[in-house]
Amino acid sequence: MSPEAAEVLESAAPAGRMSATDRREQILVAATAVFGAKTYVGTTTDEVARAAGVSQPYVVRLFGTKQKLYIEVIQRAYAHLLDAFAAALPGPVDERASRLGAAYTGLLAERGMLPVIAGSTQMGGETEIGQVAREGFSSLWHFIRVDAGFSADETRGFFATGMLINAVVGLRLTDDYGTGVSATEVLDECFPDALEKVRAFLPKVGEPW
Amino acid sequence: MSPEAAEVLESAAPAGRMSATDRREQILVAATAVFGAKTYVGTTTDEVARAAGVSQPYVVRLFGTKQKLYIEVIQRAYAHLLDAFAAALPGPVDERASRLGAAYTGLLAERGMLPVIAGSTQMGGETEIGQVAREGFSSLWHFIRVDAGFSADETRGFFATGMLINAVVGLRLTDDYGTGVSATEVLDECFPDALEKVRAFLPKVGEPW
DNA sequence: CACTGTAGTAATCGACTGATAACATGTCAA
DNA sequence: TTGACATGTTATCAGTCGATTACTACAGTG
Repeated sequence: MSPEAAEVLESAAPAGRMSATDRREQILVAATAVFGAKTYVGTTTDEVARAAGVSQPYVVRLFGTKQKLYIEVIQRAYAHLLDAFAAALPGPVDERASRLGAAYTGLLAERGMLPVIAGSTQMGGETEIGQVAREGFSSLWHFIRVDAGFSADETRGFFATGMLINAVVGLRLTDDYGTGVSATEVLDECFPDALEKVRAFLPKVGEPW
Repeated sequence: MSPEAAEVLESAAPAGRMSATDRREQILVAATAVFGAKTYVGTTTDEVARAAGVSQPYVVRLFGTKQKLYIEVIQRAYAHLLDAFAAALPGPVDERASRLGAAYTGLLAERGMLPVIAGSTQMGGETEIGQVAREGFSSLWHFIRVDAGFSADETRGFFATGMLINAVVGLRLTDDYGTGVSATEVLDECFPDALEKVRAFLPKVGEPW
């Protein structure tokens, strides 16, 4: 019934020859899942390759280095999030914040996307990767502040909530829902609308993404 | 004047023979700095050993495995933070939130402490480490909610702000202060009181902790 | 002083990982 | 058909890392 944990990361990969452009995108999807599940250093290029259904050297050759692959993964994740925000912008102004929030939790549907973004916020010490992460974060901030028209404090609150969601997801607090008091409260009282979404998409402890 | 970047991680280590208890604590301090700077998987036991001024096998023997060492580092970090919160509790009730917030940013003075806590919130997928991280987070939540008497929503806001600080620190956004619009705003308008502290203690991009 | 436990190191190993080189196969235009 | 380029693999390597083993040195006690 439930798929074997070890096989969750493996995507369908019967595809034969493919255009380099399509293959790149396929690898980026797989890489997002794996990097999100195992962090940057914790991920091997071979795991990404097998998740994408290609050989390890081919992944390296297509992207140059593991670091360059990761940078593309980050940039793609921030770009997707910006797209989701942009799509959630039109509509009643008084519901704008909740629509944008839903756009964020909606990223949970794309495997690895949210943990990749969360992980990127801890890579500021890396010279090249950190630069990309700061640019991504700043682009989000600019969108919420300028395009969405939030005040400085509203923007702060919006991002703060997002970072708390990152922690809740990263900690797998959903596993303690109903048993742990803190977990139940943080999920139940603080994310009533996101709760369903989060619990539905979140993997259990020990399970890969 | 300023110490060489490569030597920042190296602590004074002229000490000769030492009691195992003292040596453990010394290694935990060093390990907190290194784990905080390079993440769990990104850190080698040899780096921890050299930062503590002992040999690599000795670190492994004292703590059993790298994972057990990391678990002790996390537990120690959460315990220290709880202590800091407890110390900040007494005083005027209307300034309680800002005192507790200052207690959090005060952790920046202990090298690696804050990034270790931030990093632990992304380790929920690891069976054993995740358990420890969830327990640590829950203990903090319980303290703020119960001992400090915050409402559910106040607690949520307090933790959300903390997670945003983690991101700001992890991204090294301070490096863009004055040049990047987003960075300047998030620091200047949103953390006016913490700004000094953060900028004073934060390493620059590329520098280890 | 000898004995015993504790603190500590040097040497080394097996497993892993990112990257490279060499080779193979498929596609398509002329 | 054939040449030429793009897609892809197998084999392999050099470096790294956590852990184990075996050994050394010191301190306190009777």
